[in-house]
This record gives sequence, structure tokens and C-alpha cells, in this order.
Amino acid sequence: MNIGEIARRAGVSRSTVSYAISGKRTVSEATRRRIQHVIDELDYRPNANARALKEGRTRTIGLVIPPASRRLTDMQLDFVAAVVDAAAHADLDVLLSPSGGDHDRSFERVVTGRRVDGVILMEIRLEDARVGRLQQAGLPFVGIGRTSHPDGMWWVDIDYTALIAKCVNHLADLGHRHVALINRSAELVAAGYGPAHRALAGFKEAIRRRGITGVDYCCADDSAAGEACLQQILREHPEVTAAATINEAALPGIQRALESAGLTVPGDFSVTGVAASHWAENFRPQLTAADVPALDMGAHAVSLLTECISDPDAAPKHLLLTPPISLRGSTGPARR
Amino acid sequence: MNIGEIARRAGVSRSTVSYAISGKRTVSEATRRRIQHVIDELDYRPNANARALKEGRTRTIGLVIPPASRRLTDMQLDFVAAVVDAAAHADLDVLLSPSGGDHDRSFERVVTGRRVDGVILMEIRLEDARVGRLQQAGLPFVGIGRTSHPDGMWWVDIDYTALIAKCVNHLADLGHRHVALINRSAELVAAGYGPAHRALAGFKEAIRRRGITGVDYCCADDSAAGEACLQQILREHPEVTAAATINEAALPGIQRALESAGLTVPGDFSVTGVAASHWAENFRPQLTAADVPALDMGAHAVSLLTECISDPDAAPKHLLLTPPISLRGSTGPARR
DNA sequence: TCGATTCGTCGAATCGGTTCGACAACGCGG
DNA sequence: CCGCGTTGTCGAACCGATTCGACGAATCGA
Repeated sequence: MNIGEIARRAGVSRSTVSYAISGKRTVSEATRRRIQHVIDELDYRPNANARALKEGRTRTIGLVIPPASRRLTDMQLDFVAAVVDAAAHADLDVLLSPSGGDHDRSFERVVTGRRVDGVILMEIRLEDARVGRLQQAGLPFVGIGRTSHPDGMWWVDIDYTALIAKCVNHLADLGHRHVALINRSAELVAAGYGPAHRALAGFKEAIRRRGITGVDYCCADDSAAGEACLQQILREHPEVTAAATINEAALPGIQRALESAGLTVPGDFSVTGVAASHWAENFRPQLTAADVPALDMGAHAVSLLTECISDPDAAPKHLLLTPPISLRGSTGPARR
Repeated sequence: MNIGEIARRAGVSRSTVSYAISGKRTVSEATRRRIQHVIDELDYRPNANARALKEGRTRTIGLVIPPASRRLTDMQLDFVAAVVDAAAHADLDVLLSPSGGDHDRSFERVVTGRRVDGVILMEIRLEDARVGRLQQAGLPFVGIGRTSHPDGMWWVDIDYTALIAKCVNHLADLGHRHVALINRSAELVAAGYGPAHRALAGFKEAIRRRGITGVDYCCADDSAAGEACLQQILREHPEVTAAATINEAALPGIQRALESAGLTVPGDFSVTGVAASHWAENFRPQLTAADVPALDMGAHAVSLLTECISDPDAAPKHLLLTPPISLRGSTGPARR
């Protein structure tokens, strides 16, 4: 079932079979048909490894995801799905590599094994050794997120700074004078996770601009932590009348804490932030929030990657998305 | 940066370098060290495609997931994560292929391109053309789930029949005489999705055994559908005092419908079923449910796959899991 | 009718590894 | 000192494709 077998049965040379398949040289209609017939009969498909070896490219992209042990957020999952889908449409295969630490075998294999033509790197931290590793290896890659100095790299990111600022402005417009930010987990912040840092920066800046007061809390990515976190906020800062969050997994807990404190939304307390649409829609009333366009991001990342694979010396491009905030029911005028 | 370059710099032949790396023949300590030194210096790693070509195996497994367009359930996601993790531990790479229809290019590439040594096939339907395709291609594979005649194949599955029967028995023991099954979506049932069919079979059988009455409903995989579904049940069958479900995404909606109907859990209405732990824990009170051991399943699937790759003629093995039901707070005696 | 194109096909080289058979150097027992 | 087994290394074949240069046959213009 290799190309030689096809050639033998069709009574031609191996190169003729190759040209008949690729169309890179003219082959007479008669032999083309004869070859195609044998191919169909034997259900032949060229060996991808042999082809990759000779051509020097694999038609495969690597997708480096956070380690499986840490539960992926819904946004990240949407993103993975979008990348896989977009890649499939471009006839690219996707090699998955779970990688968290800066040195693990799976990542090394992807980087140095010449198994992929390029890489999409998720969950980039402000300082990320993997970026350097990829650059050093000369492997084209697109980051989801960006380091603190992203000038030399290709990336797609969401402007958390602007989004959280928008949320704060929205709350301030509604008369809230004391607001809270419910951030991602302390570990992620300590690890230099970009969205957490940038959201915090946007929060502080917006607070300052609007002359209101703000408190910020880290919160693990689960509903129990969200519940505890909001309870803590209510206890330590009873003046707070609204919260913004980028921690979607905390939302059910936030909801429960508000309910058990006897606070109605949005009458007594407003909630807003950034969340995948299905979390926003599961909140009651539905959450006024920026919908992360994970599907678009995935598609964009793939198309940027194909671009920088085909022209590695091109000037790096990037895409900073600021999705609009959908006004649903969870924000309202501050209680007096 | 190929093996010839290493050989040249170390002053040995290419084969010696290969043997020094693989250890398949003895190499003197002195040359081994010299070669290793050059390798470290140049950060050399053998080309995975060339190796795969010669060795006839790729050290890569394919993971065929439902198409990205359809949102994966949390259980499926846990499962993907588990497979990726287990594969990484076994130094295997994972090639992802989204495939739903029986004929798409991505799946065909995986099956016929000799890019993978074996495949893990998710979301198998009772009649699944992909199973036949894989068997015909002679590619080792392990199914997550099983067809209606799974004798010739390797698989790992959850015994939904037994689980739902257990749930019904539990409810019957608590005195419930009228129970409902909230199944997955009608489309999945129509497509012959195994868990949906087997859960229904288990439900009907258990109902009959215990001499109680049961109604079953299909429900799309989202909370809005769950809410609508439970409302419909309450309206059409007000005698029902308990529900079992395998539709975790419907749980928040079920909760909301119960709340807005003024029913308390478990005082007025009991809920149980099969759900990933985080859905069960987000229910209030927490859901009495079978926790799907997705992580174990993933690990088992990978280890079965490596086994059937190394010995394709072995008698097929399989694993039918019946996880225990964790008693939490969402079930109680039937209301009078 | 002859030389120049064009067309279709072939053989051989190549990609970067692995692996088999051969063989020289060496140590050892008799 | 000879024959033998062991050890370390090498050269060459091979995996399955792609691709380049060459070449015979058909076609064309002059």
C-alpha cells in the first residue's frame, strides 16, 4: 500500500504516480485515470511521515494548553474547540501538548521534534520562558495572550484592561461609589498571568479616574471560592455595592453568597465582568458582561499562524480584541 | 542539525550516533560522551518524522472528539484532559481530530495517513460507521462507549443502565412512586447515542421491577432547556416527586424551575443522576449522584490502547465502570 | 523535411533517521 | 603463538514519499 505498489499496478513509475496525485507536472489523461483507478481500488493514501520528511513541513500545528491537572476554564475550552475547528477547515491537524512548567518533555518534543509547522501557545504569562524557547528554536508561533514585552511576537489577546475599565465606568455611571474586583486565583497572579494583572491594572486606573474606591480580591476558580470571596467582601467592606469579575467559575458562588446575605440583584448589589456567554446566561438575572469571542479568537489565531508559517520573516502581527459589553439584567443604580 | 552533522562533529559515523542515542548496541564510554557533548551543544533532537518513517510507528495517538461546533459536555472535557495527561505520561503525543459525520477529511487523514499508532474514539453511537472504518483500516483503537455489538472491539464505558437503575432504586427506597428521567437531547437519542439509550433502558427496567411509574423526557444540553423541561414535567405530571438525569448541563435550569415552582429540595422534590462532580457540587443542596470517573477512564483508555497497539491480535479487552453514587443532600423521602 | 518545442514519463537523488552485516582490534585460554 | 569470542565502529540498505534532470516521442513552424 505504498506508492511503489500503486505504480506497479498501474504500470508506471513512482514519480508518475506522485505527479498524478499532486498535479505538479502534466500527466496524460489516460494514465491519470488508470492511476486514480488503482488508488481508489486500494484506498491508497500517501504516508504522511514520508511526505513530511521530504517536504520539510508537516501540515500540523501544535496547540500548547495548560496542564490538564489544572481545570481549564470554559473560555479556554471554547478556544481550544475553535482552534481545532479552524485548523480542520484549513486541512491542518492539531497536536495537543499539555505544558505548564517551563521544562517538560511534551513541550520539548513539540518544539524540537519537527513534528509541527507552528505552534499556538495558550495562557501566556507576563514572563514566559516558553516564548523564548520557541523563538530560539525558530518555530513560528502565535500567542493567546502576550508577555509584558510582546513586540517581537505574533499574538491575539483580549484587552482585559479596557474591559474592566468599561465595567467600572458602567458601574460608576450607575452611581456606585464603592466597587470590588474579583480576580482569578492568587497562584495565577503570582505566576504573572497576564489577564489577572491587566484586569487589576485596568481596575485601579478606572477607579482613580472616576474618583471612587475599589477593593480587589483573588479568588480560586470554583464556585465555593466565589461564595467565600463575596462573603469576605461583604464582611470586610460592607460599603461595596457592586463587583466586577473575570472569574467566571466563581459566578455561581457569588450568586449564592448574595442570596444568603439577602441581597437582591441588581437592587441591592450589581455584578458585571467578563465571562463566556453560558456563564453569563446562567446567572440570575443574566449577567451584564463582555462576552469573550473565543471562537473568533481561535479562528484568528489559526489564520495568523498560517500566515507567519508561510512568511516567517514578516513583521509580527497581532490582534487586541475589546468585545462589547452586553447589557443584561445584573447591574442597576446603586442602592442608597 | 541532523544526525550527519552530529556524526561529523564527533568524528564518528551516523550509525554510531544512532546507537549512542538509542543504546541498542554498545558504544564505548569515550565516544558516547563525545557524541553526547556535541548533541548538548547543538541542542539536537532527532527528526520525529524520519524516525517514524523508518520505525513504522509514530509514538502518537489520535483522539477523535465530537465536532467542536457541538459544545462538549464537561464530562467529555474531563475525559479529553485525562487522555492528554495520560498520554503525556507515557511519552505519547496526541493528535486531535474533530469528527462527527461519518465522512470527514480530518478523520480520514487520521485513519489512513499513518500519522498515529492508534486511536481513541469518543462518543460512539450504537451504530457507528467509524468503528467499521477503523477496523477495515486495521488501525488499533479503543472506544469510549460501545456500539450495540461491541464484541470485536476494545472499549471503556460507563454502565449507564446500572447507574440509572441504582438511582431509581434509591428513589423508590425513599418512597417515591412517580419519577422522571431527564435524558440528553432528542437529536442525540435519534442519532443512537449509547448513554442516552442505555440510561433509558435502565430506567424503564428499574421502574418495572419496582412497580412504580416513570416518565422520560429528552432535554437539550443547556440550562434553559433544563428549566423548560422540568416545568413541562411538573405541568404534565404533577404526581412526579423525583427526577433522575444524565444531563448535567440541565441541572442549573432544573434548579431554577424548582425554585420558581416553590418546591424545596429534597423536601418537595428529589433530584439525582449522573454528573461530573463540579456540576453536582454546584447544585443546592449538593446533588446525590454518580460521579463519572472521567480521569480514570482516560487513563484506562490510554493504557488499553498501548496494549492493543503492542499486540493487535490479542483478544479485545474492555472495562465497564459502575461508579458509586455519592449521597449528598438532594434526595429525601417522598412528600406525602 | 528538418530542427525546435512541448508533452509525458522515467530513473535517481534526497529528506533524516534506524538497523543489519561486516570487520578490525583486542583479550584470553590452550 | 594461534584460534576464538567479544567489543566497538563503519558502510550500506531501507522506510515512502517528492522532485529534478534527462530523454524519447509527438507536434509544430519554417
